[in-house]
Amino acid sequence: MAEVCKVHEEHEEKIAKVKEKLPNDELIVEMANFFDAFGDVTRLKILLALMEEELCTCDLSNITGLSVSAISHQLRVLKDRRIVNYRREGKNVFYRLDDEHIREILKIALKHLGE
Amino acid sequence: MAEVCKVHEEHEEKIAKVKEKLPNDELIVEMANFFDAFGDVTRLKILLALMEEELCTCDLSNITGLSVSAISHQLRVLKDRRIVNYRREGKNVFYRLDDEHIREILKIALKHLGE
DNA sequence: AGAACATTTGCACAATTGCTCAAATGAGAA
DNA sequence: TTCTCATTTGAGCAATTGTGCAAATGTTCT
Repeated sequence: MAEVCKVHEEHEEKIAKVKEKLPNDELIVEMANFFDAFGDVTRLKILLALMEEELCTCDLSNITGLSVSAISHQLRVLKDRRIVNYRREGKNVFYRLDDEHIREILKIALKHLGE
Repeated sequence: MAEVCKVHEEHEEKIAKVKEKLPNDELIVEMANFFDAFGDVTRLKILLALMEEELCTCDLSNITGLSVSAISHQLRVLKDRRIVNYRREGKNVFYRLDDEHIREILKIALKHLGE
């Protein structure tokens, strides 16, 4: 790691205050995993597509132009992180966004980047 | 890549509709980079700390327990992606969240993960 | 039972990422 | 100018990640 810079003494109070308000490490890790799920082009494409409607693995492969396998791998990540939900219907598995927060976050980002 | 599954014919209309509504690739890449910035523990810690107040590189090194260099590398990522802003004051460089969307997104995620 | 098709999973590998270290740059004080 | 301290930058390296391939699993139909 590294040595502490000299301003540390001056900023000591401020630093202590911020440290205290910071969420605990476990929550931060969980939160990073949450965002990380949106931070890959393939997964994001999947999520944007699911904003429109429920879709199966094969549909998503079609839409993204990636192999079914690649999509399935990424769907697993999204499933594990509770960002998408799914239901089986016969041979197909249909995926959808897990809850309204997901849609909300996607919308804010779209607005932020000035769609 | 891969072959198309047989449902394609049945779902053709649906797929075309979703494809049409999807943002263009450039925007999707930009958006993925945006989210990716939040998707790393170090960068997320930086952002959560900056929710409280403006802080310099050295403060952030202190708060996160990481080397000044590591923090600086990550600040560059956040700067490049327009997620933080900065101003120089003497020897120090103070960073702050770039705009209200950033704070809003962090708040929704905190709420979503049930803080 | 078997065949057909959608999906998932494990493995392997290329590409990317985050960190440390050391050197460079910026800025104020002497 | 030189000294000192905060910050940035580039190189190198270990660790992680995303994908395709091939095999396995799940489900329906005959």
